Amino acid sequence: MSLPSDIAFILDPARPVLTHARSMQAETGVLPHAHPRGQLLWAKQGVLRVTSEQAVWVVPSTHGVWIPGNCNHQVSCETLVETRNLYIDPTYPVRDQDTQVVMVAMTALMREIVLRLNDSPKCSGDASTARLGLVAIDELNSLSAADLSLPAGTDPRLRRIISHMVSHPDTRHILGELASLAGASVRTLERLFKSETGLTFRQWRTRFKLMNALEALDRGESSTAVAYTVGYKSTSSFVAAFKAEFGYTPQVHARRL
Amino acid sequence: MSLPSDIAFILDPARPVLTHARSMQAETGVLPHAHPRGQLLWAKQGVLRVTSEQAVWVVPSTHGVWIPGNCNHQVSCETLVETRNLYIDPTYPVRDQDTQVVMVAMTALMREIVLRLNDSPKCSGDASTARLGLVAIDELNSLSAADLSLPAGTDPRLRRIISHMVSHPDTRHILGELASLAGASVRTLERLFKSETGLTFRQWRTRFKLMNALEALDRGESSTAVAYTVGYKSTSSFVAAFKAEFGYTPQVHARRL
DNA sequence: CAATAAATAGCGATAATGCGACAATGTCGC
DNA sequence: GCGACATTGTCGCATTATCGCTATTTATTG
Repeated sequence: MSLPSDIAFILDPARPVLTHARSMQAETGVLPHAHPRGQLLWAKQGVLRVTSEQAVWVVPSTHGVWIPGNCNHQVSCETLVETRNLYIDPTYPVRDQDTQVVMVAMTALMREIVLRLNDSPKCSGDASTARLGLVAIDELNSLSAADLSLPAGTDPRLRRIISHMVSHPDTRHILGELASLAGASVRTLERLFKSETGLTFRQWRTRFKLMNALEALDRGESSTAVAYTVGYKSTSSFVAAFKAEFGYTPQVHARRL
Repeated sequence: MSLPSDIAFILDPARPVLTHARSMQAETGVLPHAHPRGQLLWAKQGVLRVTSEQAVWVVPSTHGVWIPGNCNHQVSCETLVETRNLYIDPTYPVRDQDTQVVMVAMTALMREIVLRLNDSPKCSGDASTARLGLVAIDELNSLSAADLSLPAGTDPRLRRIISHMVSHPDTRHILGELASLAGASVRTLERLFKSETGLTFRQWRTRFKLMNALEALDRGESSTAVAYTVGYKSTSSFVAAFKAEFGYTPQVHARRL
């Protein structure tokens, strides 16, 4: 864990939208801190764990996290991660409805905008980059809070289990086996999942798998491949679970991209 | 073929950027016409054939076509096609360097912008759509012309063949021989070339040779030498192919440098 | 157009889970 | 030492997601 040494640049008042890209190793992170600028935190690669005062989320690359200005937050990496951030000047009206940290679903447009802004030379004060920044703010405002978030909890036993699952996404995890790993009984873990994340273990596991599935589908993998890489033993059960959650089948989703 | 019945809406002077989406059957098309607005013609799905007064292009979804205002053009569909167009008010400074129809390489950002603009309700005069329109114009201006593009495709079999051709540029490649290399039938490869690159195998091969030829000519080689180094067995057939593609002979091109 | 592969849907069997009830143990204040 | 309260584990039973399989539909290939 490290304190961010580069908070300073966030304060540049001349530019409404700033970017920051960084590559982070697994298990590393940034200690709790806050800054006046609002921040869109996103990893184009890897899985983040974001902790606010209210909640903790596990965040794959299909999603991002909006951190309003002056909101305390902490970030750590479940895996090797490539972050691409946006920092918005507080004088701009961004997501006024959100007073707290919130997980959002990234759109394809938002992804491309963030990538482009991060690729533009830092000091580029040119007009077209500025216009793109304005659109970034528009899009940021229209991002909807994630309908499929993955709350993480703080209990050490729970964290051990979740980090184990994140690092073995292709396995079929059984609560009984995880219990010995966590040093707690199955019943206690059931209670922990419910109280800390609001979800039962099964719900949590299903969401976890389906979020991984969304990522793989975005990359263009087949339903069969996805089913196995996210830990189902048969394609049909994956398709069934997917449809039960979203209302449409995996390939219908893929075609929408 | 049909005359576009909906040119009228293109004339709306109130909006700098208009959109038009349409689904077209294979073998259908639009008769030659022109309009004051500049147009970015793009198919998110399928292969277009665009004819201007200067040239004809085959356009897969990786590319688009910029049609300056009042330029005569004609469109037909090689396959089932989903077009997503942008029409830009002529008072905006868009690609002033282009006086003629030009094929451009789409960027991921441009794709998403066009899709978003097309999805926005037609009559949405809201500010954020307007800002996105401005960015569309910026991005449009920065798209690079690709008049002799060599789209590569993503299919692994296709890639194997292309990489083989690239590493043996001086050979006369026969599809039948390449087929065994790729592990697919000749018919499948024909389909792959068409669907992934928008070109038939022969078109692709010719372009490939001619691009190599341009490079060699730039180095000052003679027509005879170039003909052999890019895989033609006679100078005359090379000169003929070159003239068919560009409209002038190799040495005329060389003298222009 | 026929053959093949991939995606989806259906279904019975079953192991895994959810959860209420209750007992055991730990924590805290006094 | 004792009561109040929270945490944890054990047991039983109802519920269900997933498996393993087959069938059907859809897309791709020769």
